[in-house]
Amino acid sequence: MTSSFYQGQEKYFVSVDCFCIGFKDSRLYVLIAKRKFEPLIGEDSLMGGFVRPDESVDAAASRVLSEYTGIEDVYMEQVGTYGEVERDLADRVISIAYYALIDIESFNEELCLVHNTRWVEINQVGKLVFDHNKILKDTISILEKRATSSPVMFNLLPEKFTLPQLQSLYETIYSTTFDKRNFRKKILDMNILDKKEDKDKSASKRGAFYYTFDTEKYNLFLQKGGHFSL
Amino acid sequence: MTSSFYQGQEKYFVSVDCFCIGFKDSRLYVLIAKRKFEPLIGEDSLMGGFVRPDESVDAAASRVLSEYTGIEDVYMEQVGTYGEVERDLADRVISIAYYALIDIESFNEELCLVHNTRWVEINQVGKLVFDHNKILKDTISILEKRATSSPVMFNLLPEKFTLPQLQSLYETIYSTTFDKRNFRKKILDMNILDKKEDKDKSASKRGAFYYTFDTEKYNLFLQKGGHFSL
DNA sequence: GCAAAAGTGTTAGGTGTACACCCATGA
DNA sequence: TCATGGGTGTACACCTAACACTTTTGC
Repeated sequence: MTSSFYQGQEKYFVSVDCFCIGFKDSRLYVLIAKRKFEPLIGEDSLMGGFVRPDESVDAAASRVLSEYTGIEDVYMEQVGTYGEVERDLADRVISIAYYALIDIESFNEELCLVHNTRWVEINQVGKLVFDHNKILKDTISILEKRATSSPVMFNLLPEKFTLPQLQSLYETIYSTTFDKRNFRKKILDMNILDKKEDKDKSASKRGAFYYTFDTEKYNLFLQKGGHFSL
Repeated sequence: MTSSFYQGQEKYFVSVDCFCIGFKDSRLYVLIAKRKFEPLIGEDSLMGGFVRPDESVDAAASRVLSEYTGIEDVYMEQVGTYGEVERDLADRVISIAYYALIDIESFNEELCLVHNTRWVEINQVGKLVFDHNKILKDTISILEKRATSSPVMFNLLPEKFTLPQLQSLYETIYSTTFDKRNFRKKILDMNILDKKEDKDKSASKRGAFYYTFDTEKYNLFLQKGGHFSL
């Protein structure tokens, strides 16, 4: 029996903790949950759960996200593993943290009631349990780095979005403002977006053209030696 | 007893796997080990070990590195966590991967004999056990990203290094060549190095001035809004 | 004295940045 | 018709990239 090779080694609880990030009204929000079990039941925390024997760690993260939000198939990325001996009050738990980027518009607010979660502006998050505040800090830091060099942030927008929306997103992430013309030139020159024929008229009377992100074009852009940066 | 909260949850073996990277003769090398225990004992693999109850995961990585190389206090960074159900042959093991950057000159080659390790050029590594080849691939990818935006690669050089050495290092990492004058201007303009008065005469008759990386100056540079890039 | 690597400035072209006006539309 | 946000082009400053010769010294 091969499984005896590692006998004598200790085993540990392994959990996943998940940040769900959304963008609305020029603000970044994170979905905060009330802890579902002891210790510290009812306190603010990330969405978390234990890894099950029949699923990979990545799969566990997807499952936990789905359990708390009903959302499937979203962009997720590992932030890191948190393994201090005493990080959990009750017992030693090694936790792998993830963040998920979702289109907040397609998120059903009623699910917040069901799962006891709420959206909190990312810079206004209060005390969370254990080391979750540190995880949040690390996540924001990674997010900012990713934003500069890869188009993952598009996951925060609906599939069809407008350039003013996109600009607003990046202005929020970088806490700055951009010149409209320069921003448009930069993004359009990459030739990774498709312009649609219809407009979004929710924000102005004239309406702004919709665009979609074109993965094929983006791959071409990379092959030609292009580097995404905004 | 608080530790009963999580009863009913599964526990897992948790290991750390560590890449040790060095730079010599214009080449990047990685320290490959012979696996010390079954299954696949004697096969090529990363330096690995199980996390112990009394140490954090990060501490386990440092310990494993030290056990295999005798080196303490080096730069280490988490690559990611590998948690596929069947990734290990014998039993489910969740592994957190790290890379370490060391000054290969200060590494005692005799330790390779003791611990059954050897330096392999990073692009010539053969088949490793389990998913270690994937871990290597991910590590190289992270390394390249880090190199562009932070001065961590200085850890691959001795404390006192020359500009030709530094240039050679970056040329190797990026698989390219730089113009000497442009490279010097760029790095010196950041004002993050200290020029020493003595020279390294091992590579030329004239000798090249030694420099050291100045952490204080680098912090100042960052505070002034500077962004490291080479 | 010569081979071999270290060190040094200038210029042209491209990239990023600043900037102001017209357009389309619903109310 | 007017208020609101969407859309467009140019000029200048800065930065990047290309380029060649002199210096030092051990042999």
